[in-house]
Amino acid sequence: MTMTDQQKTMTYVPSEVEAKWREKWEQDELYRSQIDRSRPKYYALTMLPYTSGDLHIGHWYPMAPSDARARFMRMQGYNVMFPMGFDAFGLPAENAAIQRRIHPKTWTYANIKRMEGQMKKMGAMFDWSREVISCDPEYYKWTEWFFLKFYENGLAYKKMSSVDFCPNCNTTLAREQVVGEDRVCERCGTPVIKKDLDQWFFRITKYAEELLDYSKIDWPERVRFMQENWIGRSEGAYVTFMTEDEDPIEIFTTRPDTLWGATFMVLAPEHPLVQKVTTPAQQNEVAAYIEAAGRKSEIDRTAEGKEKTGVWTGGYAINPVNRERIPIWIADYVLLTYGTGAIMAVPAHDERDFAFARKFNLPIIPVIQPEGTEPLNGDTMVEAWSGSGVMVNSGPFNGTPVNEEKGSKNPGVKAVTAWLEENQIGKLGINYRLRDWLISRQRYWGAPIPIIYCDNCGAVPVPESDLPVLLPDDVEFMPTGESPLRSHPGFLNTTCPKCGGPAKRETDTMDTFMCSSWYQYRYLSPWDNDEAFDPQEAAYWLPVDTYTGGIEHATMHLLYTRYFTKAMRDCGIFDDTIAVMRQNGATEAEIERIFNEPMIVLRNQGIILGEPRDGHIIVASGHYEGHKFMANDVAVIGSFEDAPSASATIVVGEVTKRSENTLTVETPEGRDVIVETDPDTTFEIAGFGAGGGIDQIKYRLDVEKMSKSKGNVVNPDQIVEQYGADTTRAYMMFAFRWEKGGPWDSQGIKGVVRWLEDVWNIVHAAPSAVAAVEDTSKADRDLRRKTHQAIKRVTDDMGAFSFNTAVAGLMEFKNAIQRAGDVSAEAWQEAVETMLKLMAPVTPFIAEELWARMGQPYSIHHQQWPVYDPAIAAEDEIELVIQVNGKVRDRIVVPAGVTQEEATQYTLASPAVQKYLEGKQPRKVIYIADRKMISVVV
RNA sequence: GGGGCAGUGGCGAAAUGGCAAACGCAGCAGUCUUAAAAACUGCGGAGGAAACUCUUGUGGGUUCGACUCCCACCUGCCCUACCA
Repeated sequence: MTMTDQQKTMTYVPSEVEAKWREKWEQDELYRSQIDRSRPKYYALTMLPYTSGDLHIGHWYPMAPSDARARFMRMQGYNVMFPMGFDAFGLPAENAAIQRRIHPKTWTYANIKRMEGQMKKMGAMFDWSREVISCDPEYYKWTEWFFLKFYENGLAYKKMSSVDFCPNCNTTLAREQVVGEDRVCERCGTPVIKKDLDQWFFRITKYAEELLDYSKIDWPERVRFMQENWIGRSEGAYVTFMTEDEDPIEIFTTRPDTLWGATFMVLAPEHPLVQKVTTPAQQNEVAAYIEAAGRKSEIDRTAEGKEKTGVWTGGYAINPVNRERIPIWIADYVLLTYGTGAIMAVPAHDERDFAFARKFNLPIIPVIQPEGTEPLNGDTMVEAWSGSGVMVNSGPFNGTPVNEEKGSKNPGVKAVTAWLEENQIGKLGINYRLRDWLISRQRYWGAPIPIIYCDNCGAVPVPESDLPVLLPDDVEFMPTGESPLRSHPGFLNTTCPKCGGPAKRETDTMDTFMCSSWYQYRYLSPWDNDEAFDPQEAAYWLPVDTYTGGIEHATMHLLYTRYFTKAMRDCGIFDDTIAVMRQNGATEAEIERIFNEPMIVLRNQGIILGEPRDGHIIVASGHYEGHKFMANDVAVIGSFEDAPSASATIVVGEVTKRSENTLTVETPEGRDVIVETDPDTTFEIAGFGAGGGIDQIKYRLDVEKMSKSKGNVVNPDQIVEQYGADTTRAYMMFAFRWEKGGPWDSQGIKGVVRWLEDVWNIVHAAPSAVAAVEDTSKADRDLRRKTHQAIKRVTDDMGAFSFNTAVAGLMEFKNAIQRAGDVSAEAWQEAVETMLKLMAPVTPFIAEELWARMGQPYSIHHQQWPVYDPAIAAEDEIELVIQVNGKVRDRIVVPAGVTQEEATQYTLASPAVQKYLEGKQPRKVIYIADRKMISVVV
């Protein structure tokens, strides 16, 4: 071996180490996960990515730490399954097809290939034999099959309704895919419009109550709150009012205790009874209002600032509790989609009704009297009273107290509801804000809805044996954005499975959230063409033990997948799995765990934001043409101190934006100037000489989400090339609180680089570092103590998803080994071996390499996780912190395990304590052994 | 309007009611070098010559002791919103 070769092996070259082990692990199928009933299983899952093309560092952020934790569980003795796949249907593929004339399939599979390559570099223990791709016919066959099962069980239905439509994506959207105050499309940001369309829905509302039960899962409170908020349960009563023509109008109210104060009713303009109650005299006005309301977009409505509008129908209803005759109005503040689309209006106790009543001069009758104030007066009130009090003007209920609680916890609500039921006027009722899940999409690139329309038989499901309904490849993408399925005769025309007559296929495809609602089950047996998943695999692996991913899907994917699992249960889809579990002797509790909730533990990571930086400060000379400045010369300077003063021919400022030939410059006074350059403009940029151009000018970056258009995307390929995958993984875990995320810092990664270099050097330096002195027992004990303290710390932190402190613990342990002094070979060996094992989940490549270099048997990833021994970790002397009146006044070193009496003696002997005692006797001494702390109270 | 989360050095952060700032980044000083980078060593919240004092968004409270628990407020972020 030449000197240079030897030097080379002594230097840490991540790319060499990583390529070598990546290949070997793949060859040895190190990460194949197979059923092994002798070991406890662990199903770790992280959200599958959409096939957007390039992985950015944001994809690594959930995956790499999740992988480290999966590896950690594996070393702890679990049989771990950690699969990966692709959410491959969706609009961007179709848009690419339209814009670039590439088939969505070509685009998608090319992206998958690139992303697989990137993911393999990460060193994750993904079991690629279980990979799923949702646009594979082998996959979407089963997506279609689930639709059929749900249809058979009454969980899928078609309904004409007013739905949200994105004019840019050319498709309908589920309600949760419409976001923000201005109601824009979740994907593209275009304001949605309303369309009346015949669409397919999944009956998620059937599960509203069950979805509110989180008792069997350990999910972040934040997700729970968001879902609860979204489901929007409210308890109250349904009450039936009669029109003068004896037509019932059912209303929902959370305040039945205010029924006696109902002075009018309001129907949504689209309410079916509006025509009937409208009198001929009011006909024109009502028709005009309905027409105007229908024309108004959601944005217009909000833009009007909640100013109440409405018209009287001319009709009356009878208040069932007091036989009062009250007018019926229509107004768009009552929504057809919530409750029953009709309300009783109690202006005295509801803000909205109050505003409406004042505007249209309707009577206001108080029926709740707040305690300790003047009696409310409907004519002089300035706002509705929604607080507590005592019922008045309420017939038999006068004097009943009303508090601020909701539903049956409120004595007034409870009493009136019971009375309504007794008298058959109304009934206890629960209303949800949750709507059924709209799954129809007017797009090509999605799983077809397996329904055939026949003139004789109506909507007929495609027989299971005919699945999958395949997407035709030979399609033409219109620039209009209309789905090509509508004009594809081969796809469209078919025969009715029932009567054999000519029939047409459904051309809508399914929401891609449908594909991702059940992918965790397909991972169980993606090779299985006879069933959605293999019951043998399911019986062993289910449920998902930990799920990691972003919180942005709280009310979408994470709600849908919970619904899906419950619906699957009720369709009997887990029956075979349950039978297998029974055969294998599973307990009923274990069996129940698999089908009520898909994922037991959920943890969300934060978002990695772009790295901020200042823009170049430049001096441009030239001349103004209008508001633009035409530059002859642009010079980058160090700071404003070196700048000449601005004039008609000179602009000074920081560059905030850059385009092909213009710079936006912010002057020290905060004014923006557009500086235009041309090919003759000269640039003076330090380090670029005469070759500099506008591309070398740096513009300011604020802390923002990474996006291509902002130019602040961190490419993991570059980071890996520069530092290696291990360093990148460790940095992702170390730099932020995982659940919080934060702006990328390209400097900070150096700390991880130094750490791994130190580790590398420790292993290679081992022989010479060992004992030159006779007695190493003290140093040995110290090092062994540190070793076991590190085991505890890293184990606890990895278990708790506290990745940053786990890595900090590893770094601290490395520092301890470096400072260990003269120790025995045994103690050194134990420390270094332990360190590598503890590092293996975080930095799998370097750990494997150094493990091999230490002469240990392949593979470190098959090793048992080190076991913590509290006896070895215990200190033998401690530094006792002494407080006097809660302030630290002294620290003394005492033997570990001193009694309170001894500690008190040492403490009172301390000169510092003497000083603060001022000769007085302590009133009280508190000794906390665990905390190495003693507190003297004077 | 309703609900939730967060606020700690220049920066990322750490701290079962018990030594605030572990572990890092940046910085400063030194060693090495012709020099720089790298590496190594040391310093490292603020004030003060020092003893010491002050410091976890602000103000109160509970406690021997509060970043941590309770109340009010300020700021930022997220969800939701004529939801009856």
